[in-house]
Amino acid sequence: MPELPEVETTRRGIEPLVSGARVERLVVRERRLRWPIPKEVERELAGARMLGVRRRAKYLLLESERGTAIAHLGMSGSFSIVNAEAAPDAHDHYDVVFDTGKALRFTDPRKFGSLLWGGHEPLRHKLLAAIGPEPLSAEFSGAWLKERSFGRRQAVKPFLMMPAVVAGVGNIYASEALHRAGIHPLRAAGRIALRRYEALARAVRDVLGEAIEAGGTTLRDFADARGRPGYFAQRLNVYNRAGSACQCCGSEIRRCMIGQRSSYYCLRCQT
DNA sequence: ATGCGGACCTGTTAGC
DNA sequence: TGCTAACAGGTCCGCA
Repeated sequence: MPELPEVETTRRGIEPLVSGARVERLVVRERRLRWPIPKEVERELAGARMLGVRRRAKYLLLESERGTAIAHLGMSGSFSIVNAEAAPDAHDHYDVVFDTGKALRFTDPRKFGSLLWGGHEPLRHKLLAAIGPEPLSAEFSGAWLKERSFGRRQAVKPFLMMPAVVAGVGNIYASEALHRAGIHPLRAAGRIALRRYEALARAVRDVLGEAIEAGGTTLRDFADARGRPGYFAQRLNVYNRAGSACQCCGSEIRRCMIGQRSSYYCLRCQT
């Protein structure tokens, strides 16, 4: 479900609730997410004051005075703000209950999400340590992509979706950025000129920035912390649009599978 | 080192 | 209408 813009939208939604609140307790109903939720998270968060919510790649960092909990939404996860006493549904796996009477509730039918303890240096956590630059930071550039792609035969689309290459680019925005940059998703990553990578870096930054402004993309069920959908779906140029006409040239948008992921592109615009 | 497929899990939809 | 298969926004891990 969520890529970087959806995670950022979630972060912005939950930050006002979380920031400055004191945790009463963490209620875990289903410990077995992608990894079992460590007992440490309950122990450390209970009674702690929350400092804020940050984001790194698609991870949400729930910072408390005692350390940071690292949350990931997986494919189908979402956070919502509820009254602490509201009855949970089948897939509501944990609540962070605050002394304000509100709770941060995590819902995730597929259980690919996770909640881990990152201590006082969460960015050193194994899952975060090797992640590449944030796409909206100055560190991320065409030169960086060119450097990382040297000698690679892998198709550029899965290359662009590797966390070590750039943080937070998932299946939707990889297709969208490649279309904007005019690059065919199957082109070998190591055979793309610097100029074209510069266009791609710009496209990634632009499309993610615009999607954040629109509150993310809701294809079926993404909702922010208040239950509102994102409005970027209507501005997607290729994703989920196989068979329709390309907005740029009018030719038919194609779909193919690359590494078991649906990929969308325009034969005419992307080479 | 690179790159691929499998794994995790449930829900929805397309097709017969 | 009902069953089945395919597919879904992620990404880590093990293996070749």
